[in-house]
Amino acid sequence: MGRLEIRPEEHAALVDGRPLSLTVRELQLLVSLSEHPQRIMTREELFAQVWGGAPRDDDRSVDVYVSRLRAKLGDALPGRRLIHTHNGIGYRFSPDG
Amino acid sequence: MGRLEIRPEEHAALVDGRPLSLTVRELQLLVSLSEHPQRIMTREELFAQVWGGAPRDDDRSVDVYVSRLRAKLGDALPGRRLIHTHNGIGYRFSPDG
DNA sequence: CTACTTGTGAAAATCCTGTAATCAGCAGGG
DNA sequence: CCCTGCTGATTACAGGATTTTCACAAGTAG
Repeated sequence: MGRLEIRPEEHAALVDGRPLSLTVRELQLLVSLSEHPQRIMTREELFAQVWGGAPRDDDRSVDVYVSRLRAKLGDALPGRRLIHTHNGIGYRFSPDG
Repeated sequence: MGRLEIRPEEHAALVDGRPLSLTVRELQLLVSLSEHPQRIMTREELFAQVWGGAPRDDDRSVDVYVSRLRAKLGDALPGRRLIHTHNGIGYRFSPDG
């Protein structure tokens, strides 16, 4: 998967062998996204997998953690956009930019 | 259906496995068209399926979204014309150019 | 106490939508 | 030919909706 490795069992995500310092939630979200590459996942799906249950109507947790994840991934892999927004639906993980 | 796959349940349209970034309306329109391949669909039919109800007399929403859809499909599949105009009637979706 | 994480609220930025306006092509009449 | 009227194609735009980002309070652990 290029320069990014995700090892859920080891609670780690590596870029060029160097571990990213992700929080538990951030890692859970990254794992959930990366388990379904190129597939558009709704907020509801992501919330269910990371937080469990259904989000409140106005819950923005997924968005906030996507933003935090992007910031850290962006630092480690400048110029690559791995998480794409699909307006009105959710997010999609794409291993190749 | 060649290189184009449409998966309404997943909110996605794929070209060679890569999702197009369509808006909700654009995807709805593409789904409506592709559900009746080779059949000429009137503006009224398309409007009813995508927007619901009947269009105003001078409504051009369908035309505008067909144009936007063509632009994005044209980027992803250069040289192919999937949506054909039938003057005075409506539009027709043809999976093979 | 300090450092860090988490979820929430809200402002800022961005994108989508529908309408109107403009542009282009074509056929018919003069 | 040239004009005119008709149809569709494309662009522009304003309002609204959605997403992104920041700040903060509360919680946890060392």
